[in-house]
Amino acid sequence: MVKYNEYKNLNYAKVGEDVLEFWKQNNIFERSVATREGNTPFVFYEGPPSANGTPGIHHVMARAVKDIFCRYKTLKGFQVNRKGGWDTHGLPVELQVEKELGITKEDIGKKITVEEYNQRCRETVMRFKSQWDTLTEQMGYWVDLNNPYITFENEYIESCWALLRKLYDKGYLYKGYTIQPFSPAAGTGLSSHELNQPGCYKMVKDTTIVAQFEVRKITRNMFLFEHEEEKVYFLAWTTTPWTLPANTGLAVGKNIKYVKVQSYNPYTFEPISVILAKDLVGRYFNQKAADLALTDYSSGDKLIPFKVVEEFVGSDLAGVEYHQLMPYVQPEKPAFRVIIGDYVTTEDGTGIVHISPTFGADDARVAAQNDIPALLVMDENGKPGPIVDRQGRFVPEITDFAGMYVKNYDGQDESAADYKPTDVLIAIKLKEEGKAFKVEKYEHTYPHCWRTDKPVLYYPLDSWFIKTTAVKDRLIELNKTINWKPESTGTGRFGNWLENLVDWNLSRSRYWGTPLPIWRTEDGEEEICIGSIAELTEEIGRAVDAGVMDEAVEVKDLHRPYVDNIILLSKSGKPMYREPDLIDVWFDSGAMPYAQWHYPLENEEQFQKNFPADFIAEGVDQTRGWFFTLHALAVMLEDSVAYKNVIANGLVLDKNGNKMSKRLGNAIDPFEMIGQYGPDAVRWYMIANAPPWDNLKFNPDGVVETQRRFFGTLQNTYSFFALYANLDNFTYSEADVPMAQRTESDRWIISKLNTLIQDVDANYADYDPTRAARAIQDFVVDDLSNWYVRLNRKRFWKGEYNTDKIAAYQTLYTCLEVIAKLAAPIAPFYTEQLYRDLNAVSNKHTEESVHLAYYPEVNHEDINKDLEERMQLAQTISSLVHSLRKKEMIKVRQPLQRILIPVLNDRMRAQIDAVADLILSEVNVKTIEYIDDTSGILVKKIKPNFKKLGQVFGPKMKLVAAAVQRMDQNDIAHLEREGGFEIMLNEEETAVLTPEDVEISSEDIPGWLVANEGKLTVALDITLTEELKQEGIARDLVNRIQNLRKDSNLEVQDKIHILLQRTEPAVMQAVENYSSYICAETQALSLDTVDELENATLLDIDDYKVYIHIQTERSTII
RNA sequence: GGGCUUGUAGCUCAGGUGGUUAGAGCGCUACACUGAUAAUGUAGAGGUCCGUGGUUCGAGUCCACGCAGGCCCA
Repeated sequence: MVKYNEYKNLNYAKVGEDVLEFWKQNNIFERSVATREGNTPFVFYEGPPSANGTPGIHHVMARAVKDIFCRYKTLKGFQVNRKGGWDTHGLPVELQVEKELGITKEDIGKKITVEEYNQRCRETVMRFKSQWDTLTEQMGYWVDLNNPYITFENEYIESCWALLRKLYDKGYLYKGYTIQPFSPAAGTGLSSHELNQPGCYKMVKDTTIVAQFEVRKITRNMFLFEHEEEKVYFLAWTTTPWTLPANTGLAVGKNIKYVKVQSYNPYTFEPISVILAKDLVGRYFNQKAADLALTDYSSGDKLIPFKVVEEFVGSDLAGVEYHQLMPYVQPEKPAFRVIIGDYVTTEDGTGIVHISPTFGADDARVAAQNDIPALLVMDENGKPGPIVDRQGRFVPEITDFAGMYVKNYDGQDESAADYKPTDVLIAIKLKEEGKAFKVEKYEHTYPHCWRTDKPVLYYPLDSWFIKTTAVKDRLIELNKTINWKPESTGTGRFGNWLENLVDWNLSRSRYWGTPLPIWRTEDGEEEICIGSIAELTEEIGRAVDAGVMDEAVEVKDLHRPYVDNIILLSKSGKPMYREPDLIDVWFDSGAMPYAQWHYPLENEEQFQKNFPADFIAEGVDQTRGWFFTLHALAVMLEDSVAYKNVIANGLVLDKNGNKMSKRLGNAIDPFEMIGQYGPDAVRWYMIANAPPWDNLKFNPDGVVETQRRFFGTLQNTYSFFALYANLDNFTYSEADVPMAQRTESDRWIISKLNTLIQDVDANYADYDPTRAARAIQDFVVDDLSNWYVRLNRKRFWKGEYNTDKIAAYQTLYTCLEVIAKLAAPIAPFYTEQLYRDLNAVSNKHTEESVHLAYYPEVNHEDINKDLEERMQLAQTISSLVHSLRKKEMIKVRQPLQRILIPVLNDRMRAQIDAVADLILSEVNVKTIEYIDDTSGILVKKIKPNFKKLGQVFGPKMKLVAAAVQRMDQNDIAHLEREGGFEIMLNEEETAVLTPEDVEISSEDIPGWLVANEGKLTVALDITLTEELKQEGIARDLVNRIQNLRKDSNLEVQDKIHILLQRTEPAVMQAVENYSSYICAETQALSLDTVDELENATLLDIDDYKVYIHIQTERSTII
């Protein structure tokens, strides 16, 4: 005979391990896909993680979300292929390798060959793969790890090339030159994606300078010298003093008001006139000095007098020329003019902005618009470049500062007493020259390189771009068809980003990544974009034939340095060299819908079947990363979305809402969590606690609570079922007991269950796992365990194995089995065990795993809202009676005669009547009596239905409410009897109310102990008759005997004999009258009373003392 | 500075389209129940629903402006 498994002290981590083993042994994952062969596919894309770091708890969150919907769709019969993937290229790997080898980017190709270096990257990037695989497995994330796509593989790269070629052919690929964030420490430009990395913008304290730009005293500018000044200066503020030698212009706001102020330089004490925004005068001149005369000043005075002498608007100043501030290098064209800049504000600084076109994106733009040149120097090859080299050092032409790092890139000790940043040295020089008006420390956010932690420079770089702006409208249009969870991320964050789209900067000057497949002649006149290995091989053949390449090489690896060694032949017969850049790694991952199948080079059908994705899910930080690159490529290549539904999940923070970091030590180890609480509790907690798109404050205490409250309760319910089902040999072999023959509570829980099936399905379908989890949890804890099982316990352990008992078993079995299926996507391990434990005995399902089974069907005819409503009434009434008992200190064991319930109408009476038995047994009362209108003691209360009346009466609502309050019992009766009642709003107006316009409820019953909630009122009769008292004693006695049984470790089915000493008459009377009841409850074969009892146990029942002795058939105990 | 987002009990969170006693779980306190027992029930304490204005007969809910936190970007 197969039994339901019974567990003592279930270890949830162990459940995880056992179930995992079962899955492996029986290929359940593979079969969950195979058994759906031929069904509608549900396409899921795995956003590839990088395995060069260890996984964290937030990965459990992200992957649980992915897993839930794939499992759910599988339950619904869809075939869900999930190809795993690895993101393997990019800067993080390179920097890690550099660190381990103790080299810098400059050493690559010198101390180590590019070949060796890349080999090292290839090995390093998969270093933590096994940890990732372990986590994936242990947390129950089902994804195909055996055939993943790997972005460094040749075929993958070849696909990327083919895609780039398509873009190239469409004219979307071009070479440009822009000011970009550049990290001298890492030796690379940074993409906007990289600058988006959390933590890049950091508070730093920089030396800032308000510099004085001296106006040229020429005819054109004489309007600025009308107060007989010797020197007039523009004041411009910069937080990057190192850019001052590259200044070629000043920008003012067209409509901003400026003033000329006469004062003194605070460092040299020279008399000067300065121009700055009118609104900002107060920031640079102390108002206390406003009344001082200029002539009162003597050198070194703290309070510097000033005088506003003239006012201009920005457009007046445009075109004014000034002397170069730091004349190390001369520009090619006329420069040093004031221009109009659309981005100038008076928020901070002076309202005049210093422009260095080589070191600022805005600067470059407005300078180009106004024909202001950049300040350039020639490098050793005669190519023009900025005055700071790619290591971040001033070039030799900047004599005073030649070779100095503009920021601390050489690791100087900043805490050293004599440490002076270059910015400070520049400030000192300008002070000495009388060109600094104010020098101060300023704290602001500044972008930092996300790996080296060093400040970024804005720097001119050659770059290849994808012209995403060409398809901007289409990107926006198609984005509107994507179902974003939450919606705001799609419309707001992502939508706004698309509205302000700039071209995608593709270039990276690094080593480990997908090389740009473009070869160019040295003069840049001719170029070719290679789209496949075959094409490259063919071109190599041509090049070898023509003699530009020495010998044909076989194309084995598309990485550097191999592709760099290939020289191709242009149409006109010139050699072409590969453009040295690599492409942005985000292109790699954005290309996964195509490249995972080696499309477009092969597998057309495979690709078409799996594009676009039905569903993807990643962190919200991917909005401008993967979410964007997927979308951009799909729109440009296929004129389609790449995904139809997307969940952008939030961050996992520590319990205090702080970011987790290994450095701070508040990071939570996912392996530890799973090892301690099992994978299900961790998953359930994360999903049920907050919607995935909200940030999750991860508190391990919450996992404990989830385990206890949800899993503990569910397991308790199962244990209860298993215990008795095993005793009764219930195997679900009987035909289903028709609903009509089941009890009210059976039909109620089945009704609730079917409602649950419906609700949970809707929530999953709406990509809202949190609501699904909460609905399941509420059902299990409140409805199933705390109400159904509690109410029906006796049916399981008492009486014959008859239809009623079978109905109870079937009902509870069904609930458990359905819960296993509904919860399976979120808690795949425990539900697997539950399902299998049930099915092992019943064999109701041929599927041996819950994940091979199908989502339960809703039986609409079993849903009965009337029934659900009256059970709610039963619960509320029981709760009210309990609270009344509590108030009167009458324990539940003491039976009471009756409760009184005022009923307002026949329906209410019928509803309560149907559940009367439940209520009576739950609260241990003999009868329910109803009080209705005919009783003459019912007092009613009336309240306006604000929602309904408000719509009708609007502003007169206050009058209506007052009129309703004035209605007395007769008025209410009239309203109910006649179906209408006329109220006076004021002296003129009247209105007619119908019963629907008001809410009538019962009030207190005079002279009774009552409690009420909402419309319900309950009164309790607390009169104790002799008979009730005796029954109370009998129940107490049963209770004490049961405790004795338990204390003696008797089995449930063990029979006993009871001996009582004849003492208290009241007790004896109760024993006599309730002897059969006592025997039945306590499994006693006999109950005898004697005069004297040896070895008796003393029981205290209220004020009575009872001596008792029980013995089993086996032996005498106690 | 901009975009998005959050703010409800000590903690974690619910509170369609505005409707008159703002809820749950945990925690705390007290009591009860007991053949599910390392469970359960009942009650109590605990709220200026972040603030200020506004719209409305009526605002936790809608609007505006702030404040505080978060994310992303300048």
